[in-house]
Amino acid sequence: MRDVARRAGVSQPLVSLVIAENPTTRVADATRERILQAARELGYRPNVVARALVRGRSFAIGVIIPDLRNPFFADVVIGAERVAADRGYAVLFCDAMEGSVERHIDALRTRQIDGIIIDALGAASLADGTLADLNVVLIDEPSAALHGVASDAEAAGRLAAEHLLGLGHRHFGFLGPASDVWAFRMRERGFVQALRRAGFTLASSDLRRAPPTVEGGRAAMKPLLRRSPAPTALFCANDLMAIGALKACADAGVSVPAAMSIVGCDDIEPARLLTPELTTVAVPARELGARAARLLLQLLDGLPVRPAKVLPVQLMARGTSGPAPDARPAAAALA
Amino acid sequence: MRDVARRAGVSQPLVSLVIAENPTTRVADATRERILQAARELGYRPNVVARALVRGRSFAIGVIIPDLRNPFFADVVIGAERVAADRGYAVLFCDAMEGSVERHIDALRTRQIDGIIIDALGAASLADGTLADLNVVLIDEPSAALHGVASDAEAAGRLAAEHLLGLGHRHFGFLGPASDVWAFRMRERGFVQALRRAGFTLASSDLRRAPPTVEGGRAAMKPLLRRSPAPTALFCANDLMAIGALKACADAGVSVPAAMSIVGCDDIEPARLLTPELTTVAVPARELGARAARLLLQLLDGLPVRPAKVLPVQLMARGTSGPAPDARPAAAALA
DNA sequence: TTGTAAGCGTTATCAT
DNA sequence: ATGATAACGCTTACAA
Repeated sequence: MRDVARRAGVSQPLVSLVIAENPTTRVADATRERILQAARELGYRPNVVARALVRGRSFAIGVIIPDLRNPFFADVVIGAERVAADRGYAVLFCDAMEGSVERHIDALRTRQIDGIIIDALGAASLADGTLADLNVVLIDEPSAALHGVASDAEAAGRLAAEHLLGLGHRHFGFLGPASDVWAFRMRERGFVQALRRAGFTLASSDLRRAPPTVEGGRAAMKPLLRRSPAPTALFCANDLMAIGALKACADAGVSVPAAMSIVGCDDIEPARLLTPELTTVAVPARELGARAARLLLQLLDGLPVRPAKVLPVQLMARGTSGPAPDARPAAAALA
Repeated sequence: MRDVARRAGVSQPLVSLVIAENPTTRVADATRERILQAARELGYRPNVVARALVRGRSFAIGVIIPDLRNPFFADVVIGAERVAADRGYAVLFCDAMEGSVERHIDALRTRQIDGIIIDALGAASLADGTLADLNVVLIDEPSAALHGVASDAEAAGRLAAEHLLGLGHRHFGFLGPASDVWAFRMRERGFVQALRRAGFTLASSDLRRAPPTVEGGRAAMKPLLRRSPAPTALFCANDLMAIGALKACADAGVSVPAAMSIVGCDDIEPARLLTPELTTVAVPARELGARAARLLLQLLDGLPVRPAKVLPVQLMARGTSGPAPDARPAAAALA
């Protein structure tokens, strides 16, 4: 910057004024041109680190997710990154796979990060003060104290239930993780409550806990298939588990959807690649990420933020759900 | 830091010495203890930004990949992030989906990034000087000028060819992108050359170009199915395309592997979720990312780096490949 | 409209 | 072993 100043024959701070495009200060057009010209000639690039030091802001945000291998989170990250990059913010990516959320937050703090997006990590259960003085936007984890964006997780469960009820099913199962992640809990609740309203209850042994992964779903599904009467309709807390359940059915020779209907949640790409294609509830992952980023940047700019609206979810009826095997012929014919 | 110094009754630079754990300087044990104690009491956290400014290093690396939606790249990122986080480095994530590599590199430069990992982006074709004075590690893009780690892409193609030849196939197809990404080109070359050595050539119309995505594979496969004689064996530049090809076969009523054998490349998770499971060549994505990060950090530490060895790939014979339909009965029986 | 001076939180180089 | 002092590249009053 000093070199640019010298070349343009002005003082260094004046260059700063021009480069920073600070709208409040007025610089003579001729001077501005001269400075920009010099900067161009010298190939000058502002040093964001120095800027961060003096402004106390790093123009970087952190994104913490549980597991990038889940395409859902990959989409969240993509959505956030696009928005951030557009606005000149860098995205520090943190995969908390090893349950190292606190450590990651610590590291981000140290880097004077301007804000953090946290998805599906049970932020409520973080050690007290972990998030203190931090600009945080939670995804799918409504909180009284913190900002956030969320999908309509309860509706996801309800839609799944209504879909399966409509197909004539009367014996249901649910697969979900034991975690305290809001979205998972709400999906479960929406499912269970919609069933209850329709007069069905879920025996606790028809509700199985396992990690929200393909392997988890597969393992949890096995005992369910041995129950008698076995459920004929299954809702899973996410698509990965649903895919695992589908695998378990294939292993056990249970045909889907003839003998077992399966509904997932998220609508990740692999859901459409299976045969049959997975019936699921679409959750707008990319949009969640993008909105979270926009909200966070608004916060950083000190702009007033209106509470984000809940993003709708949508049932995608595909190949893994069909009429209940014991449904009246009429119902079967309808489907 | 000043506060810590005051509390410990020492000068501020001395605190710096202790905090930075600089091994070359010796500080009295008592003083050190006093300083660490004061730091703890005050909840002092070093400011990485300030450190970056004065040291000219940001302790952050950039990771640029073409598309996080491809689980292969998600794995690369995970591998790199783990290593980086372990060593106190932050990972600035850049998804170059829109072909904005240069812009991303620019942004990283501005942040005094210490180094960059670039995967599958045809770094060779970047504008001159884009990478100048930058510590770069290329993944799957061997270069005389730059460091890199790579998988044995040519072997991937060869293994696919040998597998299909062994199954008695005699009419082959290939699906790949038109890009100049090294790994894709080498996979193709390995495939074509192995076939040639066995006395088979690939008609140019049996070699189709499309984006390396599921949709790309699906679209490219369609015309191939209409050829007569249609190939009975197909190798795809990556799993996504192979999955698309599989879809196209399903759409067209071509049974896999009875009428068509398909081999992918990468071994991403969805490959094992399909029915039938995808035969593919496993490429160690996570390990590539991890090694790239380790190599980059070595570079940054000024350590001598030995040229990275090429990571082996492995054929995963699964359900989408089988004996050629016109193979001798004996061969069919063997399978 | 422009220049001067101070300072952001560190590290590094010297004396002491 | 410890302490002054000067950077690092930039922003931001305030003075001219």
